[in-house]
Amino acid sequence: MANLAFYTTPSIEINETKIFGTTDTAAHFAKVFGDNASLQRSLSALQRGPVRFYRDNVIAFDDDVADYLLFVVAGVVRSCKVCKSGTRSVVSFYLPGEFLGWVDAKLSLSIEAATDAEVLFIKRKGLASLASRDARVANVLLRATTNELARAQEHVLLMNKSAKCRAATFLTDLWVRLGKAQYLDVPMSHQDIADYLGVTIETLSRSITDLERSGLIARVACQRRLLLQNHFGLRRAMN
Amino acid sequence: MANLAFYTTPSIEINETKIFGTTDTAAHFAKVFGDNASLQRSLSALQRGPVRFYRDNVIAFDDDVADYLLFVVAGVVRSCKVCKSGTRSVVSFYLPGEFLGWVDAKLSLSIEAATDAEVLFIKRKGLASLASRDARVANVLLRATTNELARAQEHVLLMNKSAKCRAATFLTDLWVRLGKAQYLDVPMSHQDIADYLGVTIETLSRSITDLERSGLIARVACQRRLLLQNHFGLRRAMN
DNA sequence: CGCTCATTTGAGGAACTTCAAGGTCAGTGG
DNA sequence: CCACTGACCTTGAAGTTCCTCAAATGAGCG
Repeated sequence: MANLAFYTTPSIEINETKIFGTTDTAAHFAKVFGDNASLQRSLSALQRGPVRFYRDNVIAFDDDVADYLLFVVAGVVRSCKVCKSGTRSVVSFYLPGEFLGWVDAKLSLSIEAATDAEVLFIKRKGLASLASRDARVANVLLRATTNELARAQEHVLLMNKSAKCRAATFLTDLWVRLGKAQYLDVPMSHQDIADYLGVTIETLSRSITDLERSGLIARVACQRRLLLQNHFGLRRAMN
Repeated sequence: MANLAFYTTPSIEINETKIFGTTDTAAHFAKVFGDNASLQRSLSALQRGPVRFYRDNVIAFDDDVADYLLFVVAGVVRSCKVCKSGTRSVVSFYLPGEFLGWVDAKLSLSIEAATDAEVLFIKRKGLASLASRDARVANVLLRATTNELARAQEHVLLMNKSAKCRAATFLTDLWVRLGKAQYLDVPMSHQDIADYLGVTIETLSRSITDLERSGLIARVACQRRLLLQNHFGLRRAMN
């Protein structure tokens, strides 16, 4: 809880959003909850933020989010755990328009900004009571949890595959999740991806090089920009 | 859907439940939803079953459960996926008192009986409308999904550990989930456990032998019965 | 007893990690 | 403009863990 005093400090920072790109909170929110003015008003009464975080800053420990649900407005958020041996695992990435913070403190995951990011804090209790009055809200919340459950289960399945397959799957999924743009601009570091896929950065690098040599992807001038050239081949590599 | 015709065949089988052990549907249900008579009545109007399944029988493909949520009454249920290469992954085990079938058909998991099992089929729509009227029900459902999400995330974390650590964690978690009895009677096959942990049966066997040699666990006369001797040591092995 | 199925054990090979070094790129100061 | 720095990524060679294949052992059952 201690940390939340910091998060809820208000909106001085909100004017500096240029470096983070556009901050269309309302648009993202509408995409999720539908375009209903009174609903939007009820929701905005429950929310704090958006709060900005620089890359690698800790947004919360999941003990902290007992009272708050998080909603990503811009950037990428990761939830991860560093175990005693020092190895880090990234459990999940969250993109704009996604909720996080469902899970109670059991796992003691740390929620961090994987890129510069903007996050909305939503009072959990208020949202729950809103959901009990409005079936649409309840539906959105249930769908958000089951979607995340589906992703977590896919993640489990992915961990039983080879490194090359994991890389191919990750890149393809990310490309889809980011809207199937011409180029895939990977927003997070290779270290983050490696920790998500359960391999070392070296193995990840070798896997990507391997995919490139096979002509499935190509690196483009700009850093961290990829071109997925052979979708059929990629799908085959995903096995 | 085709398969459901079979599942919903009625209650001739219900009398044969002795070989499955006690079938206290109501008790399990009450444990989850609370001890409310009118609620129980509403719920029983929505359910079909309990339906019995023998070990390794397919209960449903997750396309089938679009309309039904499943509730385990007795035995152990597994959800798993066989990929083209022929390797199988067990995504999750479900014990009595647990719901499954939240996730839409995306992953095309197959839901199977890991032991002889009894399963209740609950009309999804009816449950949803019940939830929109009764906040308690909505709460139970949301909690069920977030609990499963937490387990899936722990599963992801587990896959980044060594084989020995995975085995130790699995056995300890199972022991807790089964109520911390004196002995741990492992209900599922080694093959199922191995596929859940993402290792081969050989590696699993070696890991268990290893734990035994270290004095952390002991095999007891009866097959598949274990004694967790050194909980402190186990916790250390879980890392 | 002899069958089947599940588990255990052993030896060799593949995939991934570790450790160490080299390369690339953006920002910084001369 | 150029060299320097630090963060990040790539590449290579040796070492570990786990997998694969094969065979042995053990448990349950007619």
